[in-house]
Amino acid sequence: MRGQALKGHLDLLLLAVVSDGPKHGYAVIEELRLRSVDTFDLPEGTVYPALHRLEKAGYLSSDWSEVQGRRRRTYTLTSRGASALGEQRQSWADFSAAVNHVLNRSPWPTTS
Amino acid sequence: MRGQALKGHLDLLLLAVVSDGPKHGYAVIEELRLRSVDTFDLPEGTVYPALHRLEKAGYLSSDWSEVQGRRRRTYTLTSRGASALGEQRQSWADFSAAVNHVLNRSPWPTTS
DNA sequence: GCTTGACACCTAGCTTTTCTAGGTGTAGAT
DNA sequence: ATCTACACCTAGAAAAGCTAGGTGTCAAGC
Repeated sequence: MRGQALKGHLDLLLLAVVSDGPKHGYAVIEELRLRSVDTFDLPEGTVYPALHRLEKAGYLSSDWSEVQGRRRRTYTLTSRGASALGEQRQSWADFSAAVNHVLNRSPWPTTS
Repeated sequence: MRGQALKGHLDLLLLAVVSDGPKHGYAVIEELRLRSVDTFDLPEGTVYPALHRLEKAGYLSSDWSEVQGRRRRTYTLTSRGASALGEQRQSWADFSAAVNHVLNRSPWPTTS
């Protein structure tokens, strides 16, 4: 049971999921679990505050609605959020490439 | 530049570098910078405490020596460290695959 | 002689992120 | 009635990494 090492990359994941269409928090958690094949099964206490943080940062906006007696807060990616997502995708690509270089002992860019 | 998102993956990087042969702290920092092509240019305040932590955890052992008037603490991977490295390599593989699945909208393992 | 920069180590405390551990409430099934 | 899934929330703990200092050696340049 392990999945608590997403440190620093949570924002990227959340923005990516919401970028495919507005979603409410609970749905974001489900989608993340589905797409990662259970690797990312995040507690609500992780996701809700993170969504609040992203909204505060201007990357997401939210609207309340009521569906079958349950209130939902649905998040939508803003344009600022879209550009942040682009940057963070690039950061992830750079970061993961660098880790792989370290693990594979090759300090050169993979030209392949 | 920027590359401060190695959160949670620092141990893996340090163990990997030391696994190629005993190294002292300063050399670890240099090696990491070289292999990552400057992506990981870590401050001493990050690396030294992390090495201490890894030694305390039994993953590294250290010996003091003196080279040209300068004292060095040289770290060696222990057998426990070697197995931890193996596990963390696997964790990294799983983690990065999961992130890529989320980013690429495919919840299935990349068979290609 | 003095200063600067690379080498080589260290720690205290700040900040941020993530998780734990609770809480509220609705709807539907047993 | 109770349980599970749905759907939201927050306070506080824990941990990681960074900032910003500190000590000391050696070699080069002024």
